[in-house]
Amino acid sequence: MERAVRYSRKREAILAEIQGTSCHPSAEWLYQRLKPRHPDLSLGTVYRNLTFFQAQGQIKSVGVVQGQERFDAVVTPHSHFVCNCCGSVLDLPDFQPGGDLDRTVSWQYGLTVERHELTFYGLCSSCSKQQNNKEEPKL
Amino acid sequence: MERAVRYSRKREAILAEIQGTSCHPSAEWLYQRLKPRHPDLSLGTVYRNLTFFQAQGQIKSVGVVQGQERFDAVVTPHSHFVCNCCGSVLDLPDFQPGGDLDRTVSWQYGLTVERHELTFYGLCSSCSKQQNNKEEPKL
DNA sequence: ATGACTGCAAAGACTTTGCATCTTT
DNA sequence: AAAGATGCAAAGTCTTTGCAGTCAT
Repeated sequence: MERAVRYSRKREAILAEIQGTSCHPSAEWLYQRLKPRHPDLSLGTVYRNLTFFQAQGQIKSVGVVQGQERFDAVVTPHSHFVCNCCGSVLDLPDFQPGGDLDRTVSWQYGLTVERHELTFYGLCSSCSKQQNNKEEPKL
Repeated sequence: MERAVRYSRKREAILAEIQGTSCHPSAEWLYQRLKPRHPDLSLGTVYRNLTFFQAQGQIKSVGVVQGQERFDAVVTPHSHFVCNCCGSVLDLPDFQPGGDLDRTVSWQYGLTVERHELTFYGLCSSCSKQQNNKEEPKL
């Protein structure tokens, strides 16, 4: 039997928060952001709903940046840029490798390719400017 | 003053182990693999040397797969495939996106791009065959 | 002898989970 | 009332780190 899904005010708020930002938030970021308006929110609930939204295909993971998993409500294919210094994640909508790349790789290597991720790493413009300052970028 | 680097039997063994496998090992994998021949090896030493090798440019991180960071001794640009089921990581030497992609992105977005990663996700051939069995792939 | 490297264990950071309670239907 | 969703806190996993002892130079 299929498990029923019920409405929840917090679930709705969490999803809205992800969809309303372009910062590719982490669980902790969402928790801090929602806490003021949902004082009894728990971090566990954020994690549980992130897992839920992924299973539903409403969000996807962008990967782990500086120890924290980051999420994206834009589920259409696009590339990302990750700043090695401040950890910010940006969308790069124009840099999808062309064509049926997944299919080609599947065929050539005998794999079942479902998707791919193209991610650029470096310094964002803000960190580039301050580069001669204190902080060394994490490798 | 530049910090001196000294020889260490264990460091040598750890690097050799990474270079001698194509499995893109994790710290734990290396530890388990080296333990028999280095019974007093400590996991902390593995982690410290992985950080050291990265700083030296002798290895690079392939990213976090199923909660564990994975490393690669092949530091020339190439793509990877990650199995969502068993977590294995494969090299795909033939699928580097063409040309000066990093430079183009740098220029177009005003970022300092250092490198990029192209990673495919799906099921490896082994897991594809057993797909109708017990285990569901982790999303 | 100096200082780099290590083992060990504790601590840290992030995430998951068990259980009682609250909510939705 | 039934069962999903949550809060809370404990536990789990992976990684980092402090310190005393060891080893390379």
